[in-house]
Amino acid sequence: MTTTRTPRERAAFLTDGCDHVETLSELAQRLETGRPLRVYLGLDPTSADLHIGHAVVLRLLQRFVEDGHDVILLIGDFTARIGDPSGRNALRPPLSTEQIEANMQTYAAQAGKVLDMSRVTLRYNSEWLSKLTFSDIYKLLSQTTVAQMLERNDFKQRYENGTPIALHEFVYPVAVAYDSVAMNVDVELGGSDQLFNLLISRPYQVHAGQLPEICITVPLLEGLDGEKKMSKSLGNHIGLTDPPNDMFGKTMSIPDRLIPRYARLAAWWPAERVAELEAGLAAGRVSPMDEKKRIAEDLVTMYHGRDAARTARDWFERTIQRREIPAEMPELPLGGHSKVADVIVAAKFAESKRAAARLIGEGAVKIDGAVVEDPAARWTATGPAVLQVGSRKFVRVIP
RNA sequence: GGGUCGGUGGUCGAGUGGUUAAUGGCACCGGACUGUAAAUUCGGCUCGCGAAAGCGAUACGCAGGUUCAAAUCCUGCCCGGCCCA
Repeated sequence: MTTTRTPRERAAFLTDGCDHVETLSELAQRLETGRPLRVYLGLDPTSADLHIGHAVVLRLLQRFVEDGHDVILLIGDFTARIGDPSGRNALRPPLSTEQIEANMQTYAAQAGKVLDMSRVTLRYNSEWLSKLTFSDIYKLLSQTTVAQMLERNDFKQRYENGTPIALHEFVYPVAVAYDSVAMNVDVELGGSDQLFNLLISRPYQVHAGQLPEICITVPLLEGLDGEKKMSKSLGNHIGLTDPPNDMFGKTMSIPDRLIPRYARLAAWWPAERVAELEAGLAAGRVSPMDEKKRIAEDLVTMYHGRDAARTARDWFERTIQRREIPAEMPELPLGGHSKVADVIVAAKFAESKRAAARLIGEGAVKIDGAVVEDPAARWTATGPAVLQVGSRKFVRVIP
């Protein structure tokens, strides 16, 4: 714990780079008491994989760990079972218990890539939510009005557009608010899209005779498309468990205007360095591609280590930029297939034989560097041969 | 509960009895180009069999029906929006 800084300075340090803090002075006051604060982040186990967008808030949580606070990672197993409002304006189906269990298994491990899990308490909100009686829930619901709910942008838009809003979706923010009450927390973190959900915890805590939590939100990282927020279901994400080459390549694919954003939120460059980068880009002093490579390399280093990052960079430069055939690639036994299209399907480079035949017709398929032209071509190589589909899918086929 | 409109391919959205897997946008895949997996541009985008021309199967909420022929008409059911209660 830092003792040389004033509470105000500590509060500013802890919330550096955050979107919204409700409120900074409360945080400073709370820090002034000298006791470790109880800080939590809620995650819904709705998908099995965390991505680098999640890492932004996990990193903030880690900052609180390092500052000596009681940090809780709350898995929303109960809320996930009920179903919740999703930012995609669609009703998200409730998950089965098995799915949730499976997802939760991988969560802690993946969060551990950013968070020091040995200093984090893992909790599940079924612990208290499943014990509430119907009359408890009635009392909780009476504390919030429909008008307040409709203030939330997502609900407002959906109501105006005539998109259905199920009643249970109104209950979801209340359930999340109750999490804060049940754990009597001092600080709650979330993405900026969660601000509403975080804020309504405060009156609930006051009502329960607690101090209202300080709500801190972090910027949402845009996905690879540069348009929507990063999300696995949109397929525009970089997973924390993605292999090095994928991480590197995906980072290279972001639109140029996202470079500073990724430098800051994905590669965690300090604010000054990002400012410098922005100035350099604007003035045309630095090459966007080189900067992307730096960001990509830093990112891969974070999750796979320096060597893997270097290898990934090398792979990208050879295979993608210079279109060379990579030195290493998976091997696939020919397994009695006689047509090239069948081998493509066996290598999982196409979903069906028709799709494979189309790829050949498009000139996308090469064997040992030579384009295959006939969609019905037979596999004629007698020794190991490199099958390439598109510019980055390779497999060594062993007869 | 009553009225009314609607449920189309990964998604949005045309299409209202007849060469046809179904216009188009987006997404996705591929070619060219490029510092780039960006932008642009061109092409592809249900599955199986066949060397190929082709043949066959499945598809417009679900189940039946009418018809030589239905995503398109009829009946029932399921689901949803809006208005009224």
